[in-house]
Amino acid sequence: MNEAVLDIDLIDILWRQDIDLGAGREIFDYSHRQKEQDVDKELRDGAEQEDTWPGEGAEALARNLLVDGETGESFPAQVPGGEDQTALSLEECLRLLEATCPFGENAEFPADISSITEAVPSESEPPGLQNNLLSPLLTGTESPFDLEQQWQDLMSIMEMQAMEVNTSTSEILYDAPPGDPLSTNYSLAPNTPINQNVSLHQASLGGCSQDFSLFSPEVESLPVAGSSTLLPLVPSNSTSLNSTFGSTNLAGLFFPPQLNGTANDTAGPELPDPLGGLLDEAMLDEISLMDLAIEEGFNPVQASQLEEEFDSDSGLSLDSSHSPSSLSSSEGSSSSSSSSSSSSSSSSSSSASSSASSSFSEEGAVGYSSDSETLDLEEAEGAVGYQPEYSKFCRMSYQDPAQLSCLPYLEHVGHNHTYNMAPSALDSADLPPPSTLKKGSKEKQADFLDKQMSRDEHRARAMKIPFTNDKIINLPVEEFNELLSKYQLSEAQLSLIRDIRRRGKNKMAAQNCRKRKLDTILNLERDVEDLQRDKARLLREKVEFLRSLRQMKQKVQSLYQEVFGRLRDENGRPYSPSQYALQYAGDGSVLLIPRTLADQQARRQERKPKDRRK
DNA sequence: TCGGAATGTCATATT
DNA sequence: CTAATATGACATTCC
Repeated sequence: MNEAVLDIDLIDILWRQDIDLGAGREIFDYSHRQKEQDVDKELRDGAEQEDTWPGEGAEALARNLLVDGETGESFPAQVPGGEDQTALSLEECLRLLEATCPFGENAEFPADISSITEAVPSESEPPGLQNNLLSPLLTGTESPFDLEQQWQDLMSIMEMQAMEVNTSTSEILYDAPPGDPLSTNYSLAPNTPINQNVSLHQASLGGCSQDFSLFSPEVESLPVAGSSTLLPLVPSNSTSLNSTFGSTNLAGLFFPPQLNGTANDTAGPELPDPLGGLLDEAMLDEISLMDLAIEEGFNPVQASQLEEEFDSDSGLSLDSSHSPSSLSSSEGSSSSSSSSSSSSSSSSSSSASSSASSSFSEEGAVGYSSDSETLDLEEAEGAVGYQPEYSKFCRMSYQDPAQLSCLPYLEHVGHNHTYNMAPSALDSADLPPPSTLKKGSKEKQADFLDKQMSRDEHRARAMKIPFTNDKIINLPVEEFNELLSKYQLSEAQLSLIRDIRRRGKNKMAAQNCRKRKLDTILNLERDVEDLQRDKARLLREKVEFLRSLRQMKQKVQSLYQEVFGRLRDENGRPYSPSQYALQYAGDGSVLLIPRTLADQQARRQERKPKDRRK
């Protein structure tokens, strides 16, 4: 067994260096141009995609598909070994990598790469054909169809987003390159979300054609050739990557670069790419989300804008929704359950509870003249007629004592509909000065008040009930009974009084109930807004993560190729990618292992996730 | 006069 | 069980 320890901290390099993707692209990318185009056409025809992507993205997709379909093809001739006649030491490789592949960009994404080559290329292929350096590492679960579907979905999502709108936030969300060809095809502004998404798509194409390989199955199929040599590379402290990629197989990260070159190479069975799968799910999720958004007429971008607008109080809205303030007065006993919000009308009444109301009613009674029994009918009418409005107003405002001052002018309130007016509204209403009103003709006022009397008040007057409806309604049971005992009332009168009390209480209850209902609706609306904001944010984040993940994959791929291409055996010859693969061990070391081994491990790892899902 | 919104009432459930 | 409340459904009132 050839066990060579490579003193390379792959992860470390990954993190510290940023690979020049452009170069990588150049290296791997030129191969399938021709075929890609053909495939692209086929793809679009078959899939009936929206408007097709004229750009490279389509090509890339096509490439992937093409590869799948055509198995067993010879690999591109671009094997690193062939070009590099001189064997480089590992140290040299490292230096080179460091110099050329800074990985700083994605620092925000902790990477977790447990294994580079756990995913194994398919066994079926003849070793000879597989010159692709990356191929061994490539493992893709996705079938061509899946890929296509994914991209279609993704594109549709982007399209939807673009349609939905606009603007500034979109830029933030997805920074699309200005001259994005795709965007032009869509006739969209460069910065529209769609562009952004497109850019994502395109990034894989333009910036790095390999990118596409992330989702491409072609990656996998590599024959295992042979030897069981195990060449351990030097372990390094590359824990950082692990976090990001978790236990994913690095192999999955690498796609068949243009290196494969000659077109359509691969044919073997396709192994799943862990990351690819991840992306798949993510994209599917996104799609579903977008579907929801569409159904709801929800515009993520708008939502994000809302978010900005409401950010300051978003928390409040949710939390405050549980504040009992608005409904407290009548719900004194049950306020805890109230979900009323701090809506406009609520505050004034918050502090006034039933106790306040009772005291208030007492006041009203005083004004009305407590010894009502002595009043003549006319006086009683006036008093009674007036009181009701007074009490109504009190109820309306939840008996907030602060509103007492307004009572005299209630006549101007028109009709009972003023119930629900917020106290502030009443205050602000241009009511003529009290004095002038009061000094107006009493008769007119009496008529007016008479008209404003409720049915129960009329009934009470007709029955000559000796006290105000307000008292009847608002007095506590004890006082109420006490009051009744003071008078000699007929059965009819008693019955009426009880009805008045019942109806009066129910009237207030109905008002409160309606107010509660309104508050509930408002709160729900607020909740919906909050959720929409959250949803938009999550979508943005998801897009960001996907983009970053893609970049990471690109970088890892480039690194892998760099490292592998510079490895030399005892004789100073490069290792064959068809026979060896790099594997990142759990302890941070990077091993050069035979493909057969890598395949086995890849299969093993593949099963695990599946089992878990079940 | 019609329709809708705001209220009031009733019956009934819940507290 | 009674009283108070809450709430759905229907009625009334007003614009």
